[in-house]
Order: sequence, then C-alpha cells, then structure tokens
Amino acid sequence: MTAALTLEQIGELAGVSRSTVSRVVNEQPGVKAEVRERVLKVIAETGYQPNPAARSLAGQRTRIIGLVIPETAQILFTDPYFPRLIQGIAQACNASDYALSLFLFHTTDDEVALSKRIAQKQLFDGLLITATYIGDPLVEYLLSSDIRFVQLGYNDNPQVNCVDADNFSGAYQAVVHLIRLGFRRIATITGPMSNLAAVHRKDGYLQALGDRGILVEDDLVATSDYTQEGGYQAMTDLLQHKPEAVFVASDAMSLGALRAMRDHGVSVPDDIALVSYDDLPLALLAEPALTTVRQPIKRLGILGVETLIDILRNGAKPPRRIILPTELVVRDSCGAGRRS
Amino acid sequence: MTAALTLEQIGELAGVSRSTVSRVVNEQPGVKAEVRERVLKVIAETGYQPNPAARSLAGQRTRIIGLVIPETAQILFTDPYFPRLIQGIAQACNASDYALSLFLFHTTDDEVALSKRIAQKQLFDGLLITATYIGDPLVEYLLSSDIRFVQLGYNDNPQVNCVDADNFSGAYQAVVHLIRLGFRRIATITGPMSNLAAVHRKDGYLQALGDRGILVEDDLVATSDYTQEGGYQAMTDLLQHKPEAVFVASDAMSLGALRAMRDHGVSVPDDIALVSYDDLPLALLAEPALTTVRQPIKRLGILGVETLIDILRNGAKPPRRIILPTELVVRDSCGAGRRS
DNA sequence: ATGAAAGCGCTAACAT
DNA sequence: ATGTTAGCGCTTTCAT
Repeated sequence: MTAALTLEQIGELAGVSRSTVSRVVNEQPGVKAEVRERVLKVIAETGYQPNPAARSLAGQRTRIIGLVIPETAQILFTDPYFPRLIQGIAQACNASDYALSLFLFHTTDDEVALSKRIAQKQLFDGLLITATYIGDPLVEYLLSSDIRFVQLGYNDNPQVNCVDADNFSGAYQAVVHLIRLGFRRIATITGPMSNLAAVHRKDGYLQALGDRGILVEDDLVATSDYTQEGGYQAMTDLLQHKPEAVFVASDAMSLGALRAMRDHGVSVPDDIALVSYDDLPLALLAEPALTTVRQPIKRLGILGVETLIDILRNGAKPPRRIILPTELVVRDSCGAGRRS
Repeated sequence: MTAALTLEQIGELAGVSRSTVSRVVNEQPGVKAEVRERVLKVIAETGYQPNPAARSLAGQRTRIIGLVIPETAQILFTDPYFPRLIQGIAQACNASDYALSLFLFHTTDDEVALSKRIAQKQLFDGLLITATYIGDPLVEYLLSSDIRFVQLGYNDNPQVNCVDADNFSGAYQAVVHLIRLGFRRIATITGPMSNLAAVHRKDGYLQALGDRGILVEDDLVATSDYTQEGGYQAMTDLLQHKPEAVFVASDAMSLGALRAMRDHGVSVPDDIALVSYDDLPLALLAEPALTTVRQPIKRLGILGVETLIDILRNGAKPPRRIILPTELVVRDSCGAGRRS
C-alpha cells in the first residue's frame, strides 16, 4: 500500500481530465466509448479506488449505511436473529457498494441524545433500525428529522418505511395447524405487549380461534417476555388450566415451556402439543424437535438495505412497507411430525 | 436537522478564527483558557459536530475501525461468540469516539481480492480481524501491507498483534479438574486442527495428562469440527473405548456428545463425566448443566479495540500480544457440581 | 496565542 | 464529449 492514486493521476495516465475519469468511475453518460475503455483500463491496471472521504465531502453522501441496534436488543443478541439479519444486511451492502457502520447503544445513555449525536455526525446516508418498541422515541426523533431510515420490524405508523415478516399470519398458520390436528383447548404464551410483533402473533392466535368458532379462554393466554425463564413460568401457570395444545411465540420460551412440562411430568406432544416461533437452530435440537414458524431473517436484512437504497435514490415519497411471508416447519412437538 | 454548522460559523459566533475553533475541538494546546471556554460554550449551545468526511480528507485519518469477519466465521455466527465480541468492540469504539465498520465476507470471493478492495478504500484507520485460520492469506496480505491490524485470536507469528483467551491453560484447567475428580481414562473431542485454538486446547489436554503421568491413548482423542453433529459422531466413536470422562472443546460439540450418550443409554455424569468449553447460554440449559470453560469474550473485544487504538497512536513497534485467562465454571456434567 | 492560507481528492456546475 | 473551475469542511503549516 503505497501512496494512493488520485483522479488527477489516473487522468494523466489516460490522457484525459480528472472530470472525465470521474464520469467513468461514476458510470455517468457523456463519455465516448473509446475513451471510457482507455480510462477503465488504466483504473484496472493501477487498482485505483476513489477516496471515500473526498467523495463524501464533495458529493454530500457517504455511501455508508448505518445499522442501529439499541440497548434493548443486546439481550436478544444472544439468539441468532441479529447475526442472521446482519449477514443479510452486510451481503446487500457489499453488493451495492455501500459500507456498513454499526451503532450499538451499549450505554445507558438516553437513546435520543445518542441518536442525535450520531445523526449530526453525518456519517451515513441512511439508517436501518432494529428492535424498536411501541412508541420508541428513536423512531419519533427520526421521523421528525430528515434522516432517511427503514425500520426492520413492523411499525403501525404508515409513514414509516418498514420491512418485516408477517407475524400475524405466521401465528395464524401455527394455530390453524393445531386446530386441524384436532385440538380445541389451545393456549398461548405471548411475548411482551410492548413489542408489536408479540401483539400481532397474539392477534393471529385469536383470529385463528375466532375464525373456527372456538371460544378464547382468557386463562389460556399467558403474557410473557420472550425469555426461557418467562416461558417456564408461563407454562407452569397454564398447566393448571389443562390445555391440549399451546402456541408459544418464541423458541426461547418454548425451551422453558418444555422444561416446565418435563418437570411436571407432562409429555410433549402426547399430553400437550406445542407449536413454536422462530426456528432457531435450537428448535431442531430440542426434545422433542420443535414444530415452529420460520422467518426469512436474512432476506429481511437484504430487503431492508435494498429498500433503503431505493429511498436514498428515489425519495421516500410513497412509504415502503414490505411484509414477508413465513413458513411453518413441522417437526415433532405438535404431534404431527412423525411422517417418514 | 437543518444545515450542519461549520467550523467557520462557530468561529464567527465565538469571535475567533476557524483555526482556533479547530484547536479547541481537537484539544490542542495553545489556546487561552478564556477563549477556549467561549468557544466551548458556543459549541455546546449549537450542538456542533465536526464533519467526519472533511476531517478524514484533511487529516488523513477516518476515525473508523474496521471489523473483518470472513466467510468461515459465518457458520459460527449462530453461536453467541461473535455477538458478544461485537458488543465489546462497539462499546470500546463508542468510548474512544471511533466509528465501527463491519466487513463481512459473505460471498465466495477470493478473500485476498476482497481484502485488497477493502484496504484500498481507505475507509478505516485500522482493522480488527477475527476467525482466521492457520496460514490465512488475509493475514499474510495484511502483514505485507502497511495496514495496522489486531487479530482477535492467537497467532503464532510474533509480529502479529493479537489478543486472545488462553486456550491452552483453559483446557489444561478443565482436564486437571477431571483428574482431580479421580478420572484417568479421559477422552477429548477437539475442534478442527486448522484452527489454532483447537490445537492449543488439545495441547492443554495432552499436557495436563502428561504432567500427571497419565498415558495418552490415541483412541481417546477424537478430532471433530466444533459442530453439534460432529460432537455426536465423535462421541459415538469414543464410546467404544469406554472413557470415564471426556473433555469436549466446545459447548456446541458437547450438546451433540450429550445426545450421543443419551442415545446409547450412557448417563452423564454418572457413567461418563464431561467438561466443555465456551460457556454459551446453552451450557446452563443442557441436561445436565455443563461444567465448562468460560472465556472473557466481551473483554477480548474491548481489548482488541484498545490495543488497535494504542497502535494507531503510538506505532506498532513492539508487537502487542495479549493473552487473557479463562475461568472454569463448575456445574453438573463433571459430577462435582452438586455443591449446595 | 491567534489568524491566514494552502491544500486533502473529489463532485458538479459551467464552459467550450 | 470533454475540460475548467469552484467549492465541500476540515487540518496544518506558516505568519504575525
């Protein structure tokens, strides 16, 4: 790595001006094919790369996408959701020649204060935000700013660009599966109601029962927190009300629920059938292997980036709102998985 | 977010020149205390933030740290090692006012080609690299360049700056624990020998046995690949040789090993004691809970950043090589965990 | 101790 | 179709 080349030098080598080289580099029209070839050749030979700082300064854009993961998600960070999401995001960024900058809010700083600081630093063209909750001040702040952003996760506000998997229909699907299997007393363990995904999964559960004319019993609905311990506790409570089946809104909670049932001598799926949500690697491994709803996580990340870039290029005019379908992976815990 | 302020404007507001403001912002000496106060006040009032692109361009440094995670690690990405590492890295970056840029090699691109592209882009001051393997061309390339980097993971080459947990003594500790418990026929399941950490963990195992005058039986050493399936297979093989205990070089493999033993009617720890490595959240959850070696992963990330920044500031002259101690977490799988 | 001035390497109007 | 020119906002000599 010796001194980096400049546009000027490439121009000299190719016998053209800096502007022409710039046009070639940026794939702008108005360069004779022959000249373009010549310049391209020099660039290839020299391995020239434009200086991103200079580009940012002159062009008022950084070609950087920021990914914001707030404090609240750090707990979730131990599950593979974020890693997979990041893989998708990184892949899409590479493909579009954007750099990816990570903003983890690790401190107890006020989120908004931090985000303002971040925003004013002008070190990205747009933001991908994750793990927000209902009424998250970060979203409010971004909305009131002129920062372009896409939320990875559904947002009620129709102004917010967002991409998410369909939590409602994922849950609906799961519960319908249980109903088809002949169960009627179907319980659920939900995530925290501050989380929109949790609300929608619950809605899907309610709707599936409603559509089949099954009365929802309040006693069969346990609100929990996405954690294993929470799942254990919730299941322990539910056991008193003798459900035939249970729809658990996350694999982590399912693990806890499974343990609770084991501790109480309840067999899955023979005594109680279970359908879960997430399809973590764990799901396959659990005893019994979990029937669970799989989300296209990596795809979510990719689409998030593509949507953001689209907005960067073409404006945020009609808000982009993308909902991806989910898939039910049938294994053993629902009692229907013993197909060859 | 209105138009961002510039140094010039701050200078105007404070009644000084742009240069003086720059000195204040960069905490340089040679500004009268009184003037400094005045400028600082204006900066606080206006919320001025220097433009990073301009800074990079003029100052020849980006204040960005790049984190490189190659393809090979993507598989491992499902375990919490990287997330935790990233948390530490992000935290340290924030603390030192560096931005963090993520380079995931997701494609099947030639690593070196990609790394060259990355390097020439001048979009970081230094690099943190992870998940390299023995003889990794990425390291060779970086070594031959003038790019400052710190490897997160031990490297044999004394020129390479690296920080890692002590794999040798972690394994040593684990095996000594089993020996103290009275076991003699101690088997091991290692990671892939292309991975230095795996080699060192194996070395620690061998040394611990050797130091106690226990003969190492080749049949009791199974080489695997850090995966669950690999652990299952390796344990199945080991079972034929009737070990009393087994040291498994990763929690993921332990899960597989546990399953293998369950499938063969072997009870842990009653029939075979097990000590594992990593202390994933899973370790606590397994049946029985795993006695396992814990690494200070987050601390590793923090130290990586601090080391890199130190090098950036003070030069790479004496290579920095940091080895952190590990800790044995005693639970049930070794048969010694039933203390109140 | 402070200010003036010259770039850093690029983009984007404006000429030609 | 191509070149010229004027910045982008900052750091950094060099004057004063």
